Amino acid sequence: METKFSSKLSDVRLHYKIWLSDEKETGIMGDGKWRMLKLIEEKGSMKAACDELGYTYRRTWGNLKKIEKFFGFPLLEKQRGGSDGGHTALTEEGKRLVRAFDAFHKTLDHQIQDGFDKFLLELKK
Amino acid sequence: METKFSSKLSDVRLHYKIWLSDEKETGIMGDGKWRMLKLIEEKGSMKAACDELGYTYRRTWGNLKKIEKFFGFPLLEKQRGGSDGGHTALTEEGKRLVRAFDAFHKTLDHQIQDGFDKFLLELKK
DNA sequence: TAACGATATGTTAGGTAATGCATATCGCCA
DNA sequence: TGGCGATATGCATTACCTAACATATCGTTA
Repeated sequence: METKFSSKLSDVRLHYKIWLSDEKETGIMGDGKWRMLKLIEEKGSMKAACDELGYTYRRTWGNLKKIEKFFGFPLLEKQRGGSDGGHTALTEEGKRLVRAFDAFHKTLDHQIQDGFDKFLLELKK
Repeated sequence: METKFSSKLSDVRLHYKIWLSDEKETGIMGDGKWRMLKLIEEKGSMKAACDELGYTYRRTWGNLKKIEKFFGFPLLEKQRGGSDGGHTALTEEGKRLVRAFDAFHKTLDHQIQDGFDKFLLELKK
């Protein structure tokens, strides 16, 4: 059936974000840092990852420091100097965190898409 | 099993947000406006709803105007003057939108909680 | 018709976050 | 041993979002 919503909903998009906080509601890690960690793992370089995501190095550096401060142990193994100037890799814990977030997102992506489809259908009927 | 994460995760909380945008990624409506519309429906007053949620009237007024601008038809029926100073109700479309969001959230709340539980388990094992 | 309370809307100040700039350090390699 | 490229970090500036302030308008009721 046609409703007033019908014509408007064709290019409406859904977005979502999940993030972890501590008990004081201070953000620890969300989608942005998750993507950043993933890309650092892939590229082996913080700078390369920043360039690709369009974040400034300065900002990213501060953000990642916050996560490590919360957890109290390093998620990154950073190396300065060398022929390539330096590189950054994930520690075992860093990789574990990224993988857990990956799995979470993978499931959620489907569920949210389903929910969104139903939402649109509901408005159109 | 114990991992480095175990002790840190006891008071980690998960938050999430969903929102709609147009094709230019301009936000249309998210959880904040959804809650506001719900409360306006319940209270019959924009001011009362703002007071309860702790938002300023000014901000809310601007936000709701944006949604209506996008959809191109009113979600609110506003009345100025009268013994009570005025009141605000939802149109049929407003109610429909709120109900669809309600249903979406209800399903999602459970799914996200499930996903989060698995996420924590994954980090601890 | 004066008062009241809610809606309507412009304007401005203030606080937080992102950006940009600057500089220091590090360790391989030519 | 000097240069290069990436990590490390302080600091000033900007940009944006929100709060706060200030009125104006409206229609019923006393």
